[in-house]
Amino acid sequence: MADRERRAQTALPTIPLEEAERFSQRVLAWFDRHGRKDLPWQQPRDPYRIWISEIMLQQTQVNTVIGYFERFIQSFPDIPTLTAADPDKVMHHWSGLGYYARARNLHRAAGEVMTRHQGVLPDDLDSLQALPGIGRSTAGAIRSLAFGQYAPILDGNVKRVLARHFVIPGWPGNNGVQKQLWRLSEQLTPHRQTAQYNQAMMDLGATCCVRGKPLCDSCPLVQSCQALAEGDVSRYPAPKPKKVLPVRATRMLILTDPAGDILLEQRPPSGIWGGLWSLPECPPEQPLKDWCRQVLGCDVEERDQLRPRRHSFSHFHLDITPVLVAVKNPAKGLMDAGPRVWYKLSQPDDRGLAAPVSRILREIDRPISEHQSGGEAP
DNA sequence: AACGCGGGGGG
DNA sequence: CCCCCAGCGTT
Repeated sequence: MADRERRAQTALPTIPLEEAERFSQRVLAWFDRHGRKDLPWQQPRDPYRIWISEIMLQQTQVNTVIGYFERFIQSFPDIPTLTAADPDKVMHHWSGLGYYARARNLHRAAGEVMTRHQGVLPDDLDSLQALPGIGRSTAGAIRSLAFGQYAPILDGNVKRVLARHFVIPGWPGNNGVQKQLWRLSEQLTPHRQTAQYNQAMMDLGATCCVRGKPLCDSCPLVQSCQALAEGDVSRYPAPKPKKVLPVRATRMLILTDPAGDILLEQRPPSGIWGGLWSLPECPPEQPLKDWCRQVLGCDVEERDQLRPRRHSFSHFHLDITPVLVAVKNPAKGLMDAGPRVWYKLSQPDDRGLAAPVSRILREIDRPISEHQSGGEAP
């Protein structure tokens, strides 16, 4: 074998046709007996519903998504309705799901489908991928699941199944590893029954070839799984190389006016909790009164502090100390400096709130005596 | 407390 | 290109 060929083959191994056939047959047979066929977005199967579900499923597991999906479809039953909807209302439906850029992208994409595709979701990979929020794998999922056409996918479940079955070393986030996995997915995905196969691979990864303790006894690929043969399924896929997360601290101000309403401000569209409504934040090292005078232009009186809590992101920990503050003179300029509202706890509206803010507001919407005073510092 | 998830965007 | 970013549920 020539060196060039050897290198190429090492980088991107080719699966013999019969082996690919055997693989997909086993997966499809398993799907007939164990695959999920009555999820809410599979019931009346239309492209819009598949699209919404795939965006929701991007970083979120099936069980969490179901409730959000049903409420979302109820409020926005089709693409024109979603396009016309108030962005704040869309965010409200996403509140709690996380990764809020998905909701903004979805709303934008709906508009693009209206203007560029006459309101009809396209079925080719390039057009799908051109829509915000749809990458290669989601485009493949929509094309196969919604339109029944050939397209490989590579979500976290498929990555895990393939990395184990073909003992692919390295972290799947690494570009070279990802290329190998895509190549495998392309070759193994059958041109007939692609939807069933893709659904089966995701179900297999979610229910059988799970991260923690895989149920190899009930896996349709026991006989051919190379990681199992080598006796170390848990080594694949290799974990992400880890780094130490920095810790940041902030104070969230619960500013109440004489009527007892609470001041909320909308976060900038990008960054943490982008577009969601949150509490004003005063850096811990700043004197609170000075900060409120300078930034909010109002005089305040500090009343009480709530138990500090840690909110963790993938790249840092945020230690939040909520502070109850009374506004003495609700100044005129206060509401003009940015998108702000006085929020009535007694009459919550359709507004996307940052998750820790929801929890804090829920906590103060009860008598002080119920507050947990013990609690360790984070 | 650590981990993993798909896509976008910036260096 | 590669690396960083985002928020939740699960382990």
